[in-house]
Formats: sequence, structure tokens, C-alpha cells
Amino acid sequence: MARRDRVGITDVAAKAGVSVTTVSHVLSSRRPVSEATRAKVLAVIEELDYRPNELARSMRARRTHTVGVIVPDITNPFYTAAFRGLQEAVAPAGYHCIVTSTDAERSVERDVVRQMLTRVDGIVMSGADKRLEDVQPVVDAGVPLVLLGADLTGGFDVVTNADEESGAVAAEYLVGRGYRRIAFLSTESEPAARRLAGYREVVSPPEELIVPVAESLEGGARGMATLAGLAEPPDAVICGNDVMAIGAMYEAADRGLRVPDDIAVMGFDDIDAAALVSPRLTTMATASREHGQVAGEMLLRRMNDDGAGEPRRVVFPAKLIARDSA
Amino acid sequence: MARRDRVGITDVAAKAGVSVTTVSHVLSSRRPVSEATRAKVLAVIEELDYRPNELARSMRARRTHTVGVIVPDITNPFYTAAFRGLQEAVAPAGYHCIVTSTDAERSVERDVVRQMLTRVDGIVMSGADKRLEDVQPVVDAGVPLVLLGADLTGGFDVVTNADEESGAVAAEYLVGRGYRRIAFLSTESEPAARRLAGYREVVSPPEELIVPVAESLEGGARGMATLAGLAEPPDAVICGNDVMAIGAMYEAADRGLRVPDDIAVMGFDDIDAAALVSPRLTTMATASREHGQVAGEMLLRRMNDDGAGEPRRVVFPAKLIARDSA
DNA sequence: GGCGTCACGCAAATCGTCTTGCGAGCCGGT
DNA sequence: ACCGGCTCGCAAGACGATTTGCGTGACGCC
Repeated sequence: MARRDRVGITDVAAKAGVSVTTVSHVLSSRRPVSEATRAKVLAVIEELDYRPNELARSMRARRTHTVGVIVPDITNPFYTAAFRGLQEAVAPAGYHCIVTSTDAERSVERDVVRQMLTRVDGIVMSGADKRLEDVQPVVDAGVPLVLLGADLTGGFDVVTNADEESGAVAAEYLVGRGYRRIAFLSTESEPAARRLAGYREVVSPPEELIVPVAESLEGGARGMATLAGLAEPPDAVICGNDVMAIGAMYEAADRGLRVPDDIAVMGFDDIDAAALVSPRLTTMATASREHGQVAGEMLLRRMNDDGAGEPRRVVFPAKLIARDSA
Repeated sequence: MARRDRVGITDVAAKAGVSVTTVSHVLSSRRPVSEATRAKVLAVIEELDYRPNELARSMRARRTHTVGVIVPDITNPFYTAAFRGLQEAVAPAGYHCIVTSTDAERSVERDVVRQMLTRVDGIVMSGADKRLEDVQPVVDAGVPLVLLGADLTGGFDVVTNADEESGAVAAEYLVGRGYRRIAFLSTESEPAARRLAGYREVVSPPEELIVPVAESLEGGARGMATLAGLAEPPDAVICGNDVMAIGAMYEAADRGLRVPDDIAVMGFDDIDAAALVSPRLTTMATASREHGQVAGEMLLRRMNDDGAGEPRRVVFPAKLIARDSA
């Protein structure tokens, strides 16, 4: 590929008429350098557009100024926003991010982690269905780790969402608005299960009002159909996430049901589309960006202020976004 | 941080009772090794969970198996999907991705590029408003580059979208459906300008039908308001992107205008919400994921099959997603 | 016994930078 | 003339692996 011969520290030294030692010391301030030579060296560095080879530096210093980020699906807005926040937190400290989307494949994830271990200073793993065995290799390697969106306990920090509380808040909100028969469209995913649990604590519903569906637009629609067919249909429904909620609203519209007059609909996540559908969807937001930000800050601490210390756990509180659908 | 003492190649050699040379050779197959010792070495590697230090390897080999990705905003679904495609293309070849979201800040971008140059084998830069001067440093450094979403010419590959054609196709579609007065809500952005140009070639509209607005939900709404107030209002409107189109539909609904009966609405991008609003939005899709995939493949070629050769240019054709709003 | 092949070890060089002990000039002060 | 500070050069060692020329036993074959 004939990568153009990079200018090295020796080139700078030669051109500036000093030794590499001195150039290095100008850069690191590890030894005093006279103002005159410092200026000279900096001028040459500027002129030659010299950038120290980060690889060599990393090798010597045993730190790469890089953090590894593992997400199940970067296409999912939650992870995207979290990554954004994470980067905002670590970039000012000079850290880059290696990102890998694993499709939630455990084998892929394992390989990626192994590869990463020798090239990053810390790792952020995300995904609601993480197990201890998935993250153990990182802990064993002594690499700082922050878990995002899952809630495990081990030698690492955790930042997650108050899903259960969130489910409860949603239910309470509906109760407060006067709804009496509140249904829940649930799925098998971890967060949905916790949201369901929170809802249960508030309303103790008859089992027929809890309908398991697929985590999709169609799933939501089918759930709404099932509920509408009940002998005694609900007057409100909480859906495992916003996409399902939107699907449910469609089905309601198809059946001539008015939202929220005939049936109220709530979702979770506050995706972009939630504010764009009509009626605008009332939902429980997740502070995804803040998740990432906090994860980044925690990781920085572990990587710099020398990471020992108790594992920490940050849980983001539920946040209601009241709009028109409930 | 007391990173646990990593096992090195010497540890493996010692435990296997062979020399580092041999261990290295079973890994690289650069010299023949007897089946017996190869097995022994591999067993020890497994047992010790040895992973060669990628940094040292990269340094020696002068290649990092890492590509740098620069996007204006990773939160934007277009770039997210493109990144997904990119990763799908390069991961099988053993490449990682360093991703940085620059907020389209030129200064940030410049710094990031400089940092990246010493640690990646290739770079993908994206953003519609790239200028030659932004990418020149990469070319100068002799690092393979692929530009995504912008259309410049230089010593690098380009993959972009047929925005102009896309605008023309949208206009033709409306004409074909019998619409006669077709308006356009435009913004200052590059892609929007090209889409507008395509539309102009098809309909040669009176100037009053081209209304410049802000690139947002509100912008779309205001644009619709303006058009509705015209002495002779349009019967269709093409919006610079889907978000504006959705805003326009809202305003139409507020004014009692039925879409598409009273006025048809089209957008660009095919964002998630486009399929979720009602009526479902007819729009021109961008094959974002494919953009990334192709970019990845092009970059791989440059990095491996030894990159010389004519710069290549891939333009994705327009793709109409016909739904209910037009 | 001579010779060729195999399989492997040894040791040195490389990648580009940082770190450090040991001096060596130089200058000013006494 | 001596001494203490400064400023800087020299040279060697690390970081952890890859690569290679040169040997050297072992073994088999003629």
C-alpha cells in the first residue's frame, strides 16, 4: 500500500538539530527543556506535521486510550443514543471507541471480547440479557468494565434503568387518570418482564388482561385485537414498548376505537416515532444518552483514578412523557 | 489498575517446552512444524488462554486491522444503518471499527482524523457537506479512504446517493398519479438541494410552489401552512425529508385537509416513523445499510488487494416506497 | 560412513516511542 | 580557579511479538 513514509521522532530531532531524547521531553515534560529549544522543536513538529505513532506509544505505556463498546444492535436507537453519551464522556479525556454490534450472538460477542482485551483500556458491554458468564472474561483479564442496561453483580460497575418502577409509574398514571381495567401487552424480553412486574404491583389484574405477544408492530396489533375481543374489554393498555403501542393504536383505529377515549394506550422507550404518530403517544422515556454518559464517566474513573474500589450501581429513574394517547 | 500479568508468547513457549520461535511459527505457519509439537503448542495456548498482544502485532506488521469511521451524528438513523452495513462488510475480514461522531464540527473532525491516522488501516468519512480540504490529510497520509454520502473527486472512492434522480422520480410518480400542481418544501442542505434540482427538471414549477423552510417537523408544518394559504394551492407537496413531510401532514390535518385526497405528501429517507404515521408516508428510500456495506467492501479492497487503482464511484439509485400519502 | 532432510533452537533485528543513568559543556557566582 | 545549576546528548533497555539466517541433533537411506 506504500503508505507514505511517516515522519518519526528521529526526523523531528534531526531537523531541529537536537536529540530524540529532547524531542521526547518536549512532548512529555518529563525533564526540563529550555524555552528556546522547546519552541524550535514545536516549530519543526508543526512544519513536518509530526504525530507520534500511537501504536508505539500505547505499547510502551501499556494503555491504548481506547475503550471497547459492545452492543447487541447499533441500529437500536437506545444503544445509539447511549453510545453518543458515552462518547461525549470519554472523548474529552482523549479516548476513542471501538464499537461492535453483535446481533446478540453470544459466540460473536465472546470472540469480540477476546480480541478487544489486548487493545482497549476498558469495556462497556450492553444488552438486557447479559449473563455473568458473558462478562467474566473481562473481569478475569483485569480490564475495567461497565455493564449498561443489564443488572448483574460482580467486579464491575452497572448502569441500568428502573424498569420495574417504570411499569409501576405507568400503571399509576393510568389509574390516576381514571382508567379502571388496565391491560398489559408483554413479551419475553428482560426489560418487558420487569415492566410487567411493576405494573402488577400496582393493579393486580386478572390474568386475561396480560397478553403475551411478539415484540413488534404486528404483535401490538394482535394484542389489541385479542383485548378488543374480550367479553369485558379493558379501557387502557400498557404495551411493552413504543413500537407495540403504535401497532396497538393502528388496530384500535381499524376497529373504530378512539384513543384515548375508548381505550388509552401507553408505551415505553419514547422512540422518535412516538411523538410523530397521532394521537401522539404517551410513554415512559429511557434516558439513553444519560445512560451512556454515566457509563463513560464510571469507566474513566476505573481506568484512571486507579480502578479499585467498590463496584458502583446507577439506576435511572422512570420518566413519564405525557402526551395524547392516555 | 494492576492488570493481571498477561500470559505472553514466552510463557506459552516455556510451558510447551519449545522456543518462542516455534510458537510463533505454529501461529503463522511461516515455517513447517511437526504435527506433534503443533498440537502440544495449541493445547498450551488453549490452557493458558493465550491471546497474542494485538498492539505488538500491529506494530510489527504495520497494520492494525482497524478502520476509522467518522460520522457527523451517529444518532442519525442513516449513519447508524450505514455503520451497520460497514461493519458487516469488514468484520468477517477481521477488522474492528473506531467510530467517532463529530457533530459536523470541522475542527473536531480534523483532530480526530489526525489521531486516527496512526492507528487505522483505512478510513470512512461520511457527511453530505464534506469538502476536499477535509479529506485531503487522509489522502496525503496515504491511508485508504472511502467517502460516504458526499460526492467529491480525488484520490479516494466514493459511495453516494442519486439524490437528483430521487427528486425526479418522486415528481414523476406524482405526475403519473394525476397531480398537477406539485410543490416542494426545500432546505439549505446539500441533499435537499439536489433533490430539488431533480424535481425542477420534471415539473418546471412556478416559484411560489418552492418554499424554503427549516429542516424540522415545524418547518414542514409551516411550509404546509404557507402553501395552503396560496391563492391557488398545490394538490401535492414533496418535502425535503420525512420529518418535514410528517410535520406537513400534521398541519394539513389541523386544517381539515385530507391526505392524499386534498393534498398528497411525499418525503425522502424512509425513516422508521414513515411507516408508522397515518396515513403511511409515501417516500423515497435511501439504502443506508447498503451504502455502508459497499463502502466497507471498497475499503477492504484498498487495504488488501493493494490499493492502487482508479478511484471508484458507486451511486445508489432512487427507490420509491409507495404507501398511502400520495 | 556419508549425505540429505526434518524439526527446531538461538540470537539478532525490527516496529516507534519513552525512560533514565551518566556525563559533558557552559555560565554565573564566589 | 572551583562549584553548582542548567540544558542536553548518548546509549541502552522496555513494550511483545514476528521474522530469518545459521546451526545442530536425529534419523533414514544408500
